[in-house]
Amino acid sequence: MTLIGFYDPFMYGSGGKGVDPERPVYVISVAAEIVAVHPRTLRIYEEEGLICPRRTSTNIRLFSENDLRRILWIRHLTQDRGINLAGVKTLFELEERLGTRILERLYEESRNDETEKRPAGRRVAEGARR
Amino acid sequence: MTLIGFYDPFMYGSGGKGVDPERPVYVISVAAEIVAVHPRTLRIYEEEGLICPRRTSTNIRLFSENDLRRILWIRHLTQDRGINLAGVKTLFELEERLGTRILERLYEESRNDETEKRPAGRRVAEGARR
DNA sequence: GAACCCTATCAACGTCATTGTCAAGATGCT
DNA sequence: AGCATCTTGACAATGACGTTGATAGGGTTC
Repeated sequence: MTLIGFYDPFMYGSGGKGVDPERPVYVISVAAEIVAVHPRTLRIYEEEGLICPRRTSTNIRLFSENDLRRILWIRHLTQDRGINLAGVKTLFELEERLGTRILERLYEESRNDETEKRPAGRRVAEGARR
Repeated sequence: MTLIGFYDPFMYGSGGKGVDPERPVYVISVAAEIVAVHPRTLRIYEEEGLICPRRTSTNIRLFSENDLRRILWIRHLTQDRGINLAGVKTLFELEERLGTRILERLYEESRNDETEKRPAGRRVAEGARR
């Protein structure tokens, strides 16, 4: 289930230690499994312009660690905060315009709210699990 | 249809010229008509914590000019940008936290996009008009 | 007393988010 | 070659969301 060849051993230890978080590594099935989301969902995120995974010369998506991080942000904003994709996109744009790490501030807030009161009363679709 | 008494003549010209934008003036039916929204919608906005109109001693909502301005912001973000109420709430919170006029920047952007490309692909409910 | 406000509830209607499938074709690995 | 996975595109099911609308019972304003 892995298309093992995509796991490039040279990725590790080539720079002495660290792994380049921008390096495109994960095929969509792997990425989807890591972030616990359906591959279809990741394709939608890309259609909406929320993520932009690189492609191989043969047009296959490859996700980097930063891509995964971004996906997890999307999941947090949509699932935990009930924000829809248009709102997420706006927040991303805003963060880029301002050059500030807005999102982290939001995350800290929601971490501090351990009293677990609903963020905006209503929630976004978290059904559709079958 | 007006509950005319709520229109306080003393509001005008009491300070020499300007009208206090914070002064609670409009009853919900009037406010709703001004911003072209159903009263039910305004009550929902209040339930969601997006607006906070003052109340008379007898518990009747009174909206100020600033309240109306805020409502128009909500309408812009939801109708033109497709952001849901949770997203709007987050943006408001963020603006308050940062002390910056984020929203105006967004509005300028959308004004500059005269090419009329859809903000996030999909749109929020703009149906339900009957 | 007529017209409006309050809260609360129920509902219709269309859109949104997510998951899922199916098709037909290209790619990667063994 | 053959199998698994990828690609795009379409279609659908499910539940939640946004908005408008109606109704009921009770208070407020004039």
